[in-house]
Amino acid sequence: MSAPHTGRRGSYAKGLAKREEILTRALDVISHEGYAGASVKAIAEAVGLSQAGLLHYFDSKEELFTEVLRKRDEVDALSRASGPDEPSLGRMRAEFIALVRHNTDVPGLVQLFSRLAADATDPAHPAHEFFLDRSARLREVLGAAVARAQGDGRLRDGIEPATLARMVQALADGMQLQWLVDPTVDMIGPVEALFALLEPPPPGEPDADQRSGATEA
Amino acid sequence: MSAPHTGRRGSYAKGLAKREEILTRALDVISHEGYAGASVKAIAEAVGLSQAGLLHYFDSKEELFTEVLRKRDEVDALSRASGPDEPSLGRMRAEFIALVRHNTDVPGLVQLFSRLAADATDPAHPAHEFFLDRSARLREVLGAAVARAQGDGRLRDGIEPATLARMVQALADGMQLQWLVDPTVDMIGPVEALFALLEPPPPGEPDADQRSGATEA
DNA sequence: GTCTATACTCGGATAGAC
DNA sequence: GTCTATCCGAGTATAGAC
Repeated sequence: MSAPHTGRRGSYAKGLAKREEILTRALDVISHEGYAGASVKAIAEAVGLSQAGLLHYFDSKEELFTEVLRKRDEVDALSRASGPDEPSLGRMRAEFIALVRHNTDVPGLVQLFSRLAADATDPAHPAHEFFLDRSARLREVLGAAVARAQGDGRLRDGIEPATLARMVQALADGMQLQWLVDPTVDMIGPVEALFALLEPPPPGEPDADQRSGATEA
Repeated sequence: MSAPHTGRRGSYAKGLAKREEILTRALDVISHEGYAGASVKAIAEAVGLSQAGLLHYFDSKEELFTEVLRKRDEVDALSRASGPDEPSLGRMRAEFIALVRHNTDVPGLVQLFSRLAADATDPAHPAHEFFLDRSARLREVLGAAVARAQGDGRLRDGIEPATLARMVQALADGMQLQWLVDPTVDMIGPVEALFALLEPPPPGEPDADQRSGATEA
């Protein structure tokens, strides 16, 4: 109970630095070599420590993995403060898609995320707050951009921004699952399709005629 | 290796019957009393057996839980053959929504599903095939209904039926996660919103005017 | 302050008695 | 067919070497 653990305390920088080093390394390993129900021991070895040695820096397996995900967000700068405070929907859309595309390269991380997200569903789970906060933040940014776009008429009207934000998030999470089960599926198409669906109808031309040949019924 | 296990073999009906009884009971318990990282032992007790006694009927914990989910599908008749072979999209939509609504009453099952789905993402997981099949089946039915509806002009055009099917499924799965994390969220709204988005634009009247007051930017 | 060794606990799996 | 007993592996806690 006196160790650097949470990073909140003590630790004359060495501890913190080491912790960061571990996280970076773990992130790297999981990203590239995958996460197959990775045990603490497996990560410890990949990082060059014993199991107990690794756990010296983290309270538990759950905390470790949560911090790995937090580190990932940091790196990906999902909650990136870069650019304007209130990015346009177009920009959000582009960034969101880019992120989904990027995830394609790090299946291990995506799996870790999905697994932990499902487990952290339980309010007693140490990562519960993390996911609660993280997803609320995402929806906030998304929702705000949507509201502004609706105000400008750049976005189909009649759906609550908050609902829309949930939809985008849910769709992306769901597509991750589908992609993990079968890596040949395209995570991006459906996400882009949703955004496309949201574009306002061109205000004058009914678009009920560009019928594709996709229907064979 | 000689037990009734998979139901494929042996089992002078007693074994099978008992197995079904166990599944029904387990389904009931998980549905109503929830699934909090339920152990085999917990289920065994709920069913009135010892841990080993329960495992006599199933190869492993994973197999047990997979079968519980299979039983659930059976009961919910998700892949219900009732009614016409090729239900209309409207009917599919109504049934789908009803199912989502029903899930609201069985959080334990939803959690079990979400957890196992994430775990079964790994090709080596015993439930991998189950989820692969199950979700392919759902998308098939959904996709077919979509294709027919598009053919009739009852559905917005320009999206592949297969893509649309994935979207609906992903959205629903993602909303389950959001609802599990925070049971006050509405799983249904976003799903209905997606279906609404798919309705074809009224062919003549541009609908860019029913602006709501939801935007404060 | 950092880490290894070790020991404890718990859940799932398996063998064998009844 | 069901139990008891046992095993095993993973996660966790602690003592103490360095």
